[in-house]
Amino acid sequence: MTEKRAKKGAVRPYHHGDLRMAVLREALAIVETEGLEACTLRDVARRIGVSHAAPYRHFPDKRALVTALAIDAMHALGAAIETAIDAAGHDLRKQFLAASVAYVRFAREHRGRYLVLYRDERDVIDLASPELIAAKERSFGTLLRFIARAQKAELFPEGDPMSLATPIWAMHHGLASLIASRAFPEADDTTLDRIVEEAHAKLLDGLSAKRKK
Amino acid sequence: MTEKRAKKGAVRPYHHGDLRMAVLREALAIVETEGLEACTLRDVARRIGVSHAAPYRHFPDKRALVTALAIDAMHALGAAIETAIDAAGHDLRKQFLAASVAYVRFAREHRGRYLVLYRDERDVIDLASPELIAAKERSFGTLLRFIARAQKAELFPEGDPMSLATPIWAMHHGLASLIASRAFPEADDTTLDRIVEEAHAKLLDGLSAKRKK
DNA sequence: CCGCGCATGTTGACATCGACTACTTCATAA
DNA sequence: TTATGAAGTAGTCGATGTCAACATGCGCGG
Repeated sequence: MTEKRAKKGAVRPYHHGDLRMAVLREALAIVETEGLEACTLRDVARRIGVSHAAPYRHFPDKRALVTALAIDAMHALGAAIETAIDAAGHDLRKQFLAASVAYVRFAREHRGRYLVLYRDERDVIDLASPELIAAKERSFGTLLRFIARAQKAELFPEGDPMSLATPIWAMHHGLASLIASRAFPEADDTTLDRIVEEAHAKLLDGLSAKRKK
Repeated sequence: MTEKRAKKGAVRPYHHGDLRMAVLREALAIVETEGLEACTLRDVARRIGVSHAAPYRHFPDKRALVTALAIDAMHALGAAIETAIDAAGHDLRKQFLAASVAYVRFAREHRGRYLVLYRDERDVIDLASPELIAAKERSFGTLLRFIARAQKAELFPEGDPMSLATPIWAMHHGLASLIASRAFPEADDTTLDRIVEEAHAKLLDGLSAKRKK
């Protein structure tokens, strides 16, 4: 009867069973609600109900935990975008817009995780982590594949995909970052979606372009 | 004989003279060389040669110091952009490109300060600081004034300036952020300038546009 | 010219954090 | 059955942000 959690007795067993996952889950919750600064190894351990040193059996140091959070966030962001694209039908323009909205919406709805993604001080996150690099490349691959399709369909011009990927990535990260920075404090979700759509149109057609439609 | 620094004796006087400026200067140096995480009140005090509590006479807490750094950084960034515009002659397109390059170059050459600018966790920086808000609005005003001129000259279409300002701001912050994140690790300064110019062209003419020139 | 008030610095303390070490518990495999 | 090592605990260390109590000396009113 050494269950992870005896229903009645609630006697915590000496071993947690899956402390690694518990730490990740709890840390994620803190990051989402109070931000990365408030996410403390000791507090995570406290909330789970283990000793303050227990997490060290699963993460060599705090950077490793933050890195794991970033990897998870990157996967989640990539998945959100792919889901949005898949749900947008066959029209490339609609797919592109859906991806735009999904990207920024992720940053809005998962502010804490998004901010972790772009924390690149070496003291805080292990930028050299192979898993993190792989996660980033995986998401970047989604963008590159879209660009290839758009070039084939003549939505985008031929040429080095990177010279398209860079402004696309920059614009969306910029938008997400501005919104996460509360640069539009008064805006509700609908307004923010409209802002994204406007910016998306400018990106596609250029600042100089006249209104369409 | 209570000079700030007697040349021979080197007996530090009890009062520093301008500790506030010294703290700001030293903190800035640390932020630029080792990043914000490494910037510790105690270390700043140590380097200046005052006690660890002395800075508290000039900054109520660490947030206030970080906020002051952000205000300074915002002014410096705004000044760099205005200087670049002024030096670019009368051609609006050239002015716009010069501002683009100057923005991103600032982020590259003052990585630490730039990252402080966009640190918007409440535990770290006082986003409500009137001076910070004023500094931001001042720089944003530069952008809005440029947009007004560009609209008058029919470089940009008429309409709500914000729907132009948002993508411009987002694109540049995104570019700067990507570069500061070392997303282009191998690139030298010339390459980075070219990346910015390409992205700038895409922003102006649209992703869909064919090559010009 | 003097003395005193108050801004400025100092010392010492406290709570908290990340990290390490030595010890304990217990699941598993020989 | 047992012993081996992974997982968890307790205690400690140095560093940090912050505060309170105390020291210093600049500059102003007399």
